[in-house]
Amino acid sequence: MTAVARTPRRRRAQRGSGEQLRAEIIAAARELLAAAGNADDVSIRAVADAVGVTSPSIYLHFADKNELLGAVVSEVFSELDAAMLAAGADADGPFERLRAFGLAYVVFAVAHPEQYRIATMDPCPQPDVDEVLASSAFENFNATVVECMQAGIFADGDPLPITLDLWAAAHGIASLMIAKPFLPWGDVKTTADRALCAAALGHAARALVGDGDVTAKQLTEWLAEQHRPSRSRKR
Amino acid sequence: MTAVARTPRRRRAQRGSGEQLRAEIIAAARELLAAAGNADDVSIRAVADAVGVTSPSIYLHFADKNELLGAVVSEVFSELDAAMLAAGADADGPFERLRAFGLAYVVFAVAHPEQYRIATMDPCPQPDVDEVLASSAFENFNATVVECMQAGIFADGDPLPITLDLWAAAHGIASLMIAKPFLPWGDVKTTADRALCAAALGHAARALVGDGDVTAKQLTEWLAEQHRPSRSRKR
DNA sequence: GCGCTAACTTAGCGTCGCTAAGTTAGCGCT
DNA sequence: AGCGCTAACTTAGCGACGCTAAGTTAGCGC
Repeated sequence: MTAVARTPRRRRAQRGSGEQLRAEIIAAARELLAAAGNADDVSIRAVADAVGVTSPSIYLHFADKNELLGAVVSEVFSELDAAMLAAGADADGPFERLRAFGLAYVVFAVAHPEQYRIATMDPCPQPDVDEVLASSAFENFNATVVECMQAGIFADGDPLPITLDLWAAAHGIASLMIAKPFLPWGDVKTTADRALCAAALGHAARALVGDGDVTAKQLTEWLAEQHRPSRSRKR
Repeated sequence: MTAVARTPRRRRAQRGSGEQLRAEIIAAARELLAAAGNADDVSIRAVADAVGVTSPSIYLHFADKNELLGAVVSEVFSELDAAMLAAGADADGPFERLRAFGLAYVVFAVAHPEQYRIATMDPCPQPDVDEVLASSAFENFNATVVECMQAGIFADGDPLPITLDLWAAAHGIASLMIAKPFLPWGDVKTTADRALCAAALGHAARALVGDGDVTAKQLTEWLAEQHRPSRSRKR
């Protein structure tokens, strides 16, 4: 069926350069995964065939299929950091940069749906996938959250909860868009921006409601307060 | 290894009651999935053994493994609606109910991690899973968003984007908590509530910033405005 | 030219999802 | 009473999978 043109049989690598095969395997697996759009449909045998080698040779470089997929996915996601930084480069202030980062994150995820699924939704992803996610998404978000705190946009305190929350907001939108594409999402960027803005604005507004822990009642009362006509709403 | 005590061999069902086996299969699969915590580790053969029947008998009631898993998951998630309604029953107003719904959603998801993974993160879940999600999570959220609009908490308009966003916020937290449990989430309820509040408050605050489409600049300016000391911050 | 070992291959085990082709047993009908 | 019909299964097995043990080949160093 999937009559992938079997590569004619690879020449044995030179004596010192066994690592070369590793790179070829990852490249082939990456292509097959992108084509199949489903990790289960990428078999070790098919990857081996594509490289022009027999399947046990894969195991000279990867402990198991998960490790191979992990390597593929973390290679793909190594580009996420650059994409986020580029998107946030000319942002006007930390709040805007937060939005730009989030937007870039969602756009990247939607552009690599199956890879994103593996990276964030699989039961047993490889540690290096988590590392690459942490060093791109998490660190970029976190640094900017800190800046927002310094700028007084967020209340001072531990940036971690806000960072995790913003990441979760971006992830939630990206993840649902990928898994449930039939829902009426509308334009990806518009929807993502709305959600991310709401999350960020929510944290910012929280700082206005009260210091420290804010109870549910306080939030509701603050909202009611804001809606009294005595207050000037727009400048 | 997984020497599951093979059920001694089920008695053939009575002539008219072939549907009985279907229920037994779902029940067995549900147990095995809960025990394994991983859909791949639940084999059709194991389910058949647990029921006391041979594996082809499964296919008399389910087209394939996906359909069986779909039936299991939608059975589990049929309880989500009740859980959400119960949590929101004695909420003080629509905004509080929104929080209660979201919290119940996240708690339910975290309590059934693998089932939630299948329902929301698998590449090809069954349509009935989506139906049960839509009729519990989506409809409950949406109805309450409409109430919030009527109460003036959210700006009037199409509730759909806000509903989707709140669902995404809840999903993002639940999903990341399940997939990356090693992150410093802290208490599930506290974290979920913070994220959900931020999302809801964000949408509510957006109504304060301006009508209709709000630009990034307006948001930033509004935030700056709010921080001017001339304004009384707390009541 | 010969040993050593890196870089592979051959052969195959056990398991999986799934199917084609049976077999068994109870109800309805004469 | 017995017989056909078909619902409710089973037996046997195909092709593909992940993965492994035990080979084989080829180039570098001496």
